[in-house]
Amino acid sequence: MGLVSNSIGSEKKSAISPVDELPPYVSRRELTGKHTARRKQAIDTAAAIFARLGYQGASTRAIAEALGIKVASLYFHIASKEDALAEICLLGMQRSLDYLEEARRKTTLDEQIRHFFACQRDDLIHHADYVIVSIRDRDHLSDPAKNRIRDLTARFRITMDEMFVLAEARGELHPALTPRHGRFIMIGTLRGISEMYLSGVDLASNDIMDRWVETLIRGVVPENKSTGV
Amino acid sequence: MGLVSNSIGSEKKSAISPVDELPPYVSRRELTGKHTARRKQAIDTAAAIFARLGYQGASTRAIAEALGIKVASLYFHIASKEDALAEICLLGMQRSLDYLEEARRKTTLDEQIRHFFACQRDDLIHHADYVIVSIRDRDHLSDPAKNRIRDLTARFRITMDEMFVLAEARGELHPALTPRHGRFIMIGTLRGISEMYLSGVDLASNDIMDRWVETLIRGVVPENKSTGV
DNA sequence: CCTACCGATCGGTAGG
DNA sequence: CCTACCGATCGGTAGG
Repeated sequence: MGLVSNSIGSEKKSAISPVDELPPYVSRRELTGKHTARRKQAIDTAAAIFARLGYQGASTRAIAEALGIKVASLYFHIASKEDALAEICLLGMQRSLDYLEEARRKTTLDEQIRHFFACQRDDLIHHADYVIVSIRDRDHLSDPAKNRIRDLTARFRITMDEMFVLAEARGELHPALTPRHGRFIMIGTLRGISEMYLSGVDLASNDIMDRWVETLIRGVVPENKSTGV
Repeated sequence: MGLVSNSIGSEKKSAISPVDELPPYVSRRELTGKHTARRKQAIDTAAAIFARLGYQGASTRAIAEALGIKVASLYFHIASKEDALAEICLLGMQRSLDYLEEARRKTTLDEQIRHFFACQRDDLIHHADYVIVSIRDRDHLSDPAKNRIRDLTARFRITMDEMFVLAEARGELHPALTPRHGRFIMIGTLRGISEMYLSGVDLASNDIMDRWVETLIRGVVPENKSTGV
């Protein structure tokens, strides 16, 4: 589970991109919020450090060092440590919402569940740092950022409820469950899977996640309504 | 979800227990490890603060303040912040292991699963702080403490594998699953449920957890082998 | 992008 | 159980 995937930090002296190397100490901040490539690199690095040490355990010094710069320079790219966290969480949650809206276009509940978790597995593998941080450190967000996150989770909740309501109408939801139960169990399973990945279980090289998802489908979809796999 | 349940901190001046009030500044430490009632109170309070702010976000000052004493005095009862964490995690994990060993004495897999999660739900409700901290802050333990935890999780794993192996022999494990799959899915579901509780879902006053567990059983136990509920 | 610095807070200890 | 204190580190800024 290689953190800080591509070794940043050594390219300080190499002239990979001669542009924006040593920008002649320009006015000052203001443009902090802009999405330059270097800023993206800073956020990526912050995500990697947060994922490994936790938001509170990660120092801005450690992030700067991983980037090969000093703290003061880091603050040219991010407005604050908390600001970096907010961006990481928003990106992580946005992706989950995208996957869900994609999955909803499938025609049966079991296919929808399979598709959603397949996307999430790939996401865990390719953007593990973002997923981990947005789950584990969400509650360290500032209040304004928390509100923006709340918007996303509300949309996520609504989309998933709609999916389960339609499935129920098609007779594809087990009679013991309401759509709300379905949503709780599905989000909870996603959390369980993410936590398992976080604790070091490699989901890429075994079939645990597939079997888990099929087990979930057996519990959620009445037998005669499941299309099998 | 009342943290720091019974208001400590005000009894500093009241002479509830005249013993050990202002112990004539005895030799010094050494007995730090002893299990006095006041020590238990200190660990309980630490668990509450850790649960609310996270291990790294919780200061020893905050713990001391909640106890109504100064930091220096706190260190009379605990050897270090990390030491308090270790004790909290060990107590939390030990209980899970006890529940599992109790559940294993049931005769069918679905009853075993039901019993285990019923115990865990009560545990979440009555010892939420310990459960939360031992899940969320486990990785901040010192190496020696980590090893002691590893012993417990190893025994937990073995016990659960044994339970699933016997269930498989009785034909009570779904043919798509190995005992190892069963263990992963069950521990993962426990984590998902705990995370859900942690994020504010009140498991005591609704049926979400029951329905979730029944959904798990439908996915894990072949239909003709389930005793229903 | 840097040097140099800020006040605040951290975990922990001396010594009584 | 306290007062008084320690060195280290924190997030962040001034100013170029």
